[in-house]
Amino acid sequence: MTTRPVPDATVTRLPLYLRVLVELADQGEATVSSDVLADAAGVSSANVRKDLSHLGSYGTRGIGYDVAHLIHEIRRSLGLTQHWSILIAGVGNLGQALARYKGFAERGFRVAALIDVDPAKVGTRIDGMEVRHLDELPKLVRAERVAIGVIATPATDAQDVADRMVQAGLRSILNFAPAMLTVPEGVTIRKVDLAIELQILSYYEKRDALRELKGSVGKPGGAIAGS
Amino acid sequence: MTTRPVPDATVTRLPLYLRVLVELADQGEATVSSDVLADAAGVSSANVRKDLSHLGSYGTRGIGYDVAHLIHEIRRSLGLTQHWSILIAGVGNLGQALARYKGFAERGFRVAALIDVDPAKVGTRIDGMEVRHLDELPKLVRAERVAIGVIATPATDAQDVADRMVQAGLRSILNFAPAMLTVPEGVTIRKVDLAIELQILSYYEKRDALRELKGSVGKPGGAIAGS
DNA sequence: CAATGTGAAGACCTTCACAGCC
DNA sequence: GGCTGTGAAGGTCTTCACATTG
Repeated sequence: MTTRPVPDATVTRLPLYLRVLVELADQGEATVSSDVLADAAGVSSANVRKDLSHLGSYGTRGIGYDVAHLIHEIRRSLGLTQHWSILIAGVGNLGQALARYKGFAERGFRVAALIDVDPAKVGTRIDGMEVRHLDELPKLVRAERVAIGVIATPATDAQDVADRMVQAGLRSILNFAPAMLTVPEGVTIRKVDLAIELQILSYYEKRDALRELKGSVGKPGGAIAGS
Repeated sequence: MTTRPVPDATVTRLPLYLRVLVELADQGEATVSSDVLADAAGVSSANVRKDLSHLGSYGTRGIGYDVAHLIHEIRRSLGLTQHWSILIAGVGNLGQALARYKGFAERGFRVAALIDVDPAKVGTRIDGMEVRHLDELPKLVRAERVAIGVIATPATDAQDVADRMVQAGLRSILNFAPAMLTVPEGVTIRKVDLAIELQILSYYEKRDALRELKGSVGKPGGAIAGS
């Protein structure tokens, strides 16, 4: 049995479905239709069906999808049957907030290590975890079996940290620093840039303000799914 | 002169170009080619040229783009010629980090108000700014001319806060809560879900681990642009 | 009958390739 | 010669619409 490749666009929505499904399961729902799931996730029902069809045929015509089963299949597909350990580099404002964020543990991600270069920070504890020096990164990755690196450093340090992470064997990096990172083939990077999100909103805010002024109608311009 | 509609995909990249261009300007570069800009932003040069062509013809054949002029045009297109005031709802871990984040001010976004419902937090100061009660939201939006609302509350409170923001006249919302929000037509929402980003990485991490195991080559699977 | 699964059509975006211009 | 701007081609994703099935 070969795992068919799941389209990237689908991969970004699976976690969304998963969250909705877990909520439904908590509410005691046994099955769910693509219509209901679509509404709750903010996409079209055809899109839901197409997405889920990439995982296999787990629905029942006339009934819908078995909630528990679908949760299992999505978890499996996303690789969430195992827990992952993450390492956070940079414990400034954002890094500290991430280190304390409870949402990670709830979804199976363990913050296994915190690192920084600032002597004033190294050795302190955040949420019970000691901040270690950047130089210990390789040792920590090995000892804690870290799989994902999170970069929350200033932009100027981001590339160096990324290089060290790759060097230490990490192949998945989540970058919060406002900098473009270069990594070798085979390393996956995702980035979240907070200021860029605001700049994108600025565009639509300005556009809508103009439209209102002119009284023109244009295209809907409704809610835009982020991320 | 009608402002031609800029494709959504282009809008998400303009802030990226802007950041690179500002760096180039700081380094004293007067002009830049689509090739150089593309490399620095991590996209193809054809993509850069197509994107910029949506703003107008600001390049010079044989030379490239004038850095200062392009910065100006992108700022104008994104609505960044004016400064925007934002309001942050929820001053837990993440909200506090956002409140203190210097990157916003650098790009023209002023944190104008902080609100929460927790009596232990209301009245305290974060980075010199007093935390106000949620009930004061409409007053604050008016007084501070807030244009963008940022939701950093627990998921359970997010929809209520969004409703109040819309009620108070906000039409642009950045949502960090892991919840799907419903808003009326004409309100733009972007969302950033930190745990979802990790789950997406998990998929590729698992896929690549499998590939390595099997020794198959498949498709490149290189760096994936986030956001 | 209700709801999935899916070809086909359509929308959107990216890449190609080169004419046009400095 | 170098680099932009852009039609055309190619790819990916979404929506449509309906045959299929429990």
